[in-house]
Amino acid sequence: MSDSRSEGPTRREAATARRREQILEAALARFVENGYHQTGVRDIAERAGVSVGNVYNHFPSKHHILVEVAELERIEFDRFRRLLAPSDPPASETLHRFVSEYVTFLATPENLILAIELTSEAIRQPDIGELFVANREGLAASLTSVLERGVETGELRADLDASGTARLILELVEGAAYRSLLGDNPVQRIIDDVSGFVSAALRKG
Amino acid sequence: MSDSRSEGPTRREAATARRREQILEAALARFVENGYHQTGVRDIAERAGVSVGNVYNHFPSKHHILVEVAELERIEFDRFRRLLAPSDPPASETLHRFVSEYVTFLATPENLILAIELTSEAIRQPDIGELFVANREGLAASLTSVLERGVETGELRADLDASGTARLILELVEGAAYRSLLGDNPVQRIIDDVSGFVSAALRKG
DNA sequence: CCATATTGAGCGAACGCTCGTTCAGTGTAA
DNA sequence: TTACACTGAACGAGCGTTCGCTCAATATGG
Repeated sequence: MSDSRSEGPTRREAATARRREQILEAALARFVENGYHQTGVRDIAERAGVSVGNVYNHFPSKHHILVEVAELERIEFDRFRRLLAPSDPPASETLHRFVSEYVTFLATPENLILAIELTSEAIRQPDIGELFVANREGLAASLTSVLERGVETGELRADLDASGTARLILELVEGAAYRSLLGDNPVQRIIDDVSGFVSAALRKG
Repeated sequence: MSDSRSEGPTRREAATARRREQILEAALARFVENGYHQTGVRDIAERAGVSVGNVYNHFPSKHHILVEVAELERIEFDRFRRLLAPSDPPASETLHRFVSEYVTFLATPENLILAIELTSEAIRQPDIGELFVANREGLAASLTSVLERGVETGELRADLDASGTARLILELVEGAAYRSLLGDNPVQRIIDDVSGFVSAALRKG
């Protein structure tokens, strides 16, 4: 009764949207648990508490589910972009905080495993690849402006290639996080290693 | 007639070994082309010019084929370990040569794709994971001694954590190479970026 | 040195399953 | 009454693996 007129979603539409999200979350969980190719649509349906057929009422194909899962990652990435947004503290401090947060994020197995799963799918599925690259580029762009700011204030090496360096830092963090998963190194050590390496590479000298 | 006595492999054994290698090479090619899970045993057999059944005369399972493919990678890695073996030139020069060669190797799509495929399988298949870690550790160890040598001769920062730094360098190279695949950046630029970043991080100051 | 027995590489149909996807039918909110 | 979320059986294709079989290369006994 309340909001059926004009805008607001009806009870039914709300329920539908909730179902969709349930399925998406179930898919995410299964992809992390068993990998994309090892996960069947039946697994997703079961985990979501829904029939196989109904999955196809909400998504046109298994592939599209993966695409939407990949889009979920972008939302996570926006958090890190906000962390890198223009602000007062010196660049090196912002940088350290970012490295710390990003490593911590990727050191959580489910986040890292999803990233690797997407990395691997991105090679052969163009739309996943594009999403993946776009995400990375956005993050790299934010990081680049932090570095540029650091160069301007004279805090960092003047001859720094901000854009290239930003990408290298991302790769450093991601690689280090992967190592922490397979070799289960403590997260704090990874953070310190990476931070130390990065600040050594960026300092004036 | 020649060597049937005592040791040497008979004609038959030689042919068998050759077939085995054919199948292995076919599998490698298919895994790179289409990915491990998207490749069927029939695809491997077809590419090798052999029947499905015969594949199972040479390998107990598809999984074991992957394991042997992963072992092939170690042979490649040995090449880089030799490059890092104790020698005369200054550490920074050895380092630069290594970075250059390793990036070039990984910038070849088939090498990188195989590495990613294995990375992704290593998460859920323990034996692949162990092989993978062992390979990386070996390379990291060789790189570590180069760095240690550089510290001893006073060429590199004295407070360097050689072991941790070695691993970071490897991750940097691998990450950068992956970026070159998805964004097709020129190899030489990647080499220069990485080399510059690394030498900045390691130099005294 | 020949005749014969043994081996195991090689084949491809077939097995039991799981896959992604479809669809006729049902119940319920609008 | 209409629209549609929802179900689950069914489909055809493909999966990894096994099977009974053939046949050339090898080992063995005379």
